[in-house]
Amino acid sequence: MSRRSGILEFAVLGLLRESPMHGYELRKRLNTSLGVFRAFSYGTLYPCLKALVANGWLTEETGSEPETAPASLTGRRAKIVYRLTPEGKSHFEELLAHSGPDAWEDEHFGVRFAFFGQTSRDVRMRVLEGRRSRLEERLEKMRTSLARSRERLDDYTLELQRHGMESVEREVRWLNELIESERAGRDQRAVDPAERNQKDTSGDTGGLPRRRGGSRPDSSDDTTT
Amino acid sequence: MSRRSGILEFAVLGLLRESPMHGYELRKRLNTSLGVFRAFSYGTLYPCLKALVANGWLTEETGSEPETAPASLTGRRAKIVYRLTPEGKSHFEELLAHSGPDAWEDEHFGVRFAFFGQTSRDVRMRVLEGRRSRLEERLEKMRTSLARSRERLDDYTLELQRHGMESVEREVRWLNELIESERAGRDQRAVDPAERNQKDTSGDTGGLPRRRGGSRPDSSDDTTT
DNA sequence: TTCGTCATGTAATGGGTTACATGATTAC
DNA sequence: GTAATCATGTAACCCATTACATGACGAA
Repeated sequence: MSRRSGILEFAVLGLLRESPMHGYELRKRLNTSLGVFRAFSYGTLYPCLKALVANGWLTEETGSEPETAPASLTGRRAKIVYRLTPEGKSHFEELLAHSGPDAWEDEHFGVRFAFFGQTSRDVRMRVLEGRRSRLEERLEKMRTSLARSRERLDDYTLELQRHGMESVEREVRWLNELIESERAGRDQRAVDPAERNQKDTSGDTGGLPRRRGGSRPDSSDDTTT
Repeated sequence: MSRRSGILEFAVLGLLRESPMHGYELRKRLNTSLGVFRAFSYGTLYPCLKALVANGWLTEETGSEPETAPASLTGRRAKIVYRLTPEGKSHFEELLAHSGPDAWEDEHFGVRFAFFGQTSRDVRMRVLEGRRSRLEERLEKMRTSLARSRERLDDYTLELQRHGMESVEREVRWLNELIESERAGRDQRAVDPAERNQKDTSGDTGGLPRRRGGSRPDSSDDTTT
């Protein structure tokens, strides 16, 4: 059961592959590490976790001593730590390899990209190129529709259109760079992130431009939610 | 009745203010002129139109001769042309002036911007500045969360983050330009778009950079590498 | 002791899509 | 004459949010 919407499921499995976590933390990770794009609420996340457990892809581990507490007195609402099962792991790997045409859509693409470190180069290439051609289609549509109605539109609408197109063009250029450096880099197979910390960080992860430094990270303050 | 989701309602009223239209055409306009962002389906649009009629903001006009056709024989499924009523018009103007804090959110902002030609400069300023500060907040959050987890993340996630931030920074710069030129331009009151075609097109619409030139990537700035 | 954050959950609701059903008009 | 596109609509479903309910833990 549960055609539980791919994207969240995918992201959860991917994050849990790195290390076990409880729901609350998971959600924060979704909204930061990946979450430039999407902010999921508890009302979405918790039911999804239950479903994944029901599918055998996760196990729940309550942090409290095993059944010592009567659960009725001072019930000690335990942290529930979710851990990926082997089935879950292989299911995630299937999803990773799949790369169907949904994978080039806006939100999907972002999440896919976030887990690129765990994919093989040919999958990365397929996703990047798929995304690029999707954007090029979109660009084409924008261009023609703009050409058809240029006279009819006021300056603001025109400026909006122009800015929109420019953004898409930028993303295409970005993809070009990425594709280029994937092509140049040596093939790098999927890496199990659970073992990543032990290994050296110096290794090439596949051929990223390694530009680093776009905007200053100032290490000072913390966020108020 | 009908807390019919603001954004579509707003866009429909705005488009119909320019000229009466039937649903099908309306939808196309939504997905081109405004629709760089959102693609609404008929399943959304038609019920919405009905609701707007029920509210007295639109009238339906079936194109066929007034009741001459029996409607049973060759029923001639007529085009239904929707026209803004005076009540609808004033309701739209209320919405335009309102500019609550929803107006700076991603999709909302785009639609608001598309109708800037029909607003006064101070409303435009409020929306632009609201949008900008919303983006700056977001940027701040991204920066700190990135700073907190930079070491933990692999190169792809990092690159994704970087690209995301760069996009937001770009939009902020765009807004800065717009705000600047609004400030410089003379005040321009709302223009009834129904009368726009008769008037001269040469007039300043409020102070846009008037850059025009489709999708030229401007040669000046590039990444702040 | 109260406030903020951590932590888990559910029921009601909302906003939208998909798939379907129907038929007219135009272009080839 | 048939395919594509124009044109209008509905019902079933889906995904996710909101608001609510509960409660522990740490710091002021």
